[in-house]
Amino acid sequence: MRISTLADAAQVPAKTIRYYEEIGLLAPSLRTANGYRHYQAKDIDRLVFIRRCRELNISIDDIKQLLDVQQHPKASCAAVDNIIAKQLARVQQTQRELALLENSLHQLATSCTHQQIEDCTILQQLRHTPR
Amino acid sequence: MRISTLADAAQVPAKTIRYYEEIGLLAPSLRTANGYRHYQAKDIDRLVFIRRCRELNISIDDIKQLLDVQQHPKASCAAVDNIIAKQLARVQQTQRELALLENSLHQLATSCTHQQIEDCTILQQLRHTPR
DNA sequence: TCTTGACCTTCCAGTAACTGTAATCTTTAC
DNA sequence: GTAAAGATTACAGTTACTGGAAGGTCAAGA
Repeated sequence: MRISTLADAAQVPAKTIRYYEEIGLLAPSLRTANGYRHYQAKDIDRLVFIRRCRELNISIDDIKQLLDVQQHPKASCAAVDNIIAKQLARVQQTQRELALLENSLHQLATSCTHQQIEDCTILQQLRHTPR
Repeated sequence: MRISTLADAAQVPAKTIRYYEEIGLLAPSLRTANGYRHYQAKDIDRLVFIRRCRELNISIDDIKQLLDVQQHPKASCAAVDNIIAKQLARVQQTQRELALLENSLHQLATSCTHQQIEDCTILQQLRHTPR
């Protein structure tokens, strides 16, 4: 199949597929005589795997590792566990930070009594709130 | 004062100060005869304001607006309210997305029974979980 | 046969907000 | 005198793409 067919099948833009090839996340594809990329069914699987990982915000580098370890079926899956655990920890850390952010923003937003700029409590707090 | 003094006072790296000047968030500073940047006390205030905004994840473009509107003390502060409200909405949206992410990752993480790669339930789910 | 349109190709640039590094001055302290 | 600290600019790198330009290929229709 050609790149647009793969793109539809895996739900990944053709542009992104070329990019994945360029950075080595996908092996260089076969080419037909005219230079067009040519793919097989298994390429869909690999790309769907990648898309699912990206939907979980897993970095390209970590995805490379997840793909690599699958070359060794008898190895321990500790590396996989680690990557997922690391990702989960990152997400949770971000959640904590966002909760603090939300608090601050909410406080700012509700402080406003809709005056003119010189009386704006939002701006005052942005200027003077201690760290 | 020189750039490193300003950097210490405002708690913003000197490198970042130069960057802010380059992108027009800060006006080009005065220069002494040797070409060194030269700052005054009010530059600290402005930079602290910027830092506080960045700590709230407010974009550079929005910060530019927040600085601009302060040139018109008698104007309505609706624009300020809007920027903060928009930012709050963004943070809340991200929080919702992260909550979904966390769910999925947690499910993956706890599914793992620490087998070898070929039996790894994490990899299986990444391959076969429906959208 | 010609052309039109849909694909495909590569390459370069842009996104957000910095940060790192190199090469080169100036100033300051000993 | 010299060495360290601190300043300057310019360019590259970060993350994961995305947009766009210039041009080649191919099948269908007039």
